[in-house]
Amino acid sequence: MENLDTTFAALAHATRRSILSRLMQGESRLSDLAKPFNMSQTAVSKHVRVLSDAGLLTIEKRGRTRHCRLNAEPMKQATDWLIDYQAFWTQQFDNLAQHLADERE
Amino acid sequence: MENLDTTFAALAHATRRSILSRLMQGESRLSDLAKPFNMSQTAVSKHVRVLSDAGLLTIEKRGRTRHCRLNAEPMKQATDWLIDYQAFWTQQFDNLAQHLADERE
DNA sequence: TCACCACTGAACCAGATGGTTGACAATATG
DNA sequence: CATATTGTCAACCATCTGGTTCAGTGGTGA
Repeated sequence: MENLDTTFAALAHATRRSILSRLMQGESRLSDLAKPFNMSQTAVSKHVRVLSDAGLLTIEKRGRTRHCRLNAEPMKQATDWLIDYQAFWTQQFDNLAQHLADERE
Repeated sequence: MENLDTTFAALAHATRRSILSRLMQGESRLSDLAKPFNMSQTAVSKHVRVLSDAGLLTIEKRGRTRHCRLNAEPMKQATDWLIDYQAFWTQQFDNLAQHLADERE
């Protein structure tokens, strides 16, 4: 789908974020991806499906294995959306700085 | 809560993102927030609750009205997480550039 | 005081989510 | 061929989500 809803929803789960950061180090087979997690491979497969639907990774069928590769592009759109708020999360520091500056006078 | 799960989950809904961008223009009463949306005020109230639980806005009770104020700070953590992938979403352009460079030779 | 306004809470509902198990399909490998 | 590996699919389950309606609470203003 690759809209903001599905991107953010895909990122809203520690297991899936963990899968993505794993894929930063290079592509991985689905079975290898599943190993670190204390859940069935079917469950991991479902998470991978969610990430795939969100366009955050691509799956390549190779023999009997599936190879997953990171596709971070949708994250850019999510980041772009968030960046608009940058002024607001720095604001409180600015306010604090202003407050301290005022106090010194 | 203010962890990444709840932050991303809160952002994974167009109505809630819309509420947040509305609050960029300044604080707003809950009833005013609800007006643009084609749903009951109770529904909007629930969305505001989700945002409040995620720490993305604060609610101040003032007489019989509730006034919502943006608190973008949790977004910073979300952005920080996403920024790590910046190299990967530019990568495809780099690859393309490399491909074009290779072709010219 | 009385009526309205702003909002909350509870109950309900349909559908999504995150997990399980078990059966199956397809691809190696001995 | 026989068997193990890799993964999907279907069914099931509990819980969460996003919406509704209705009743109630408490503040405002005529």
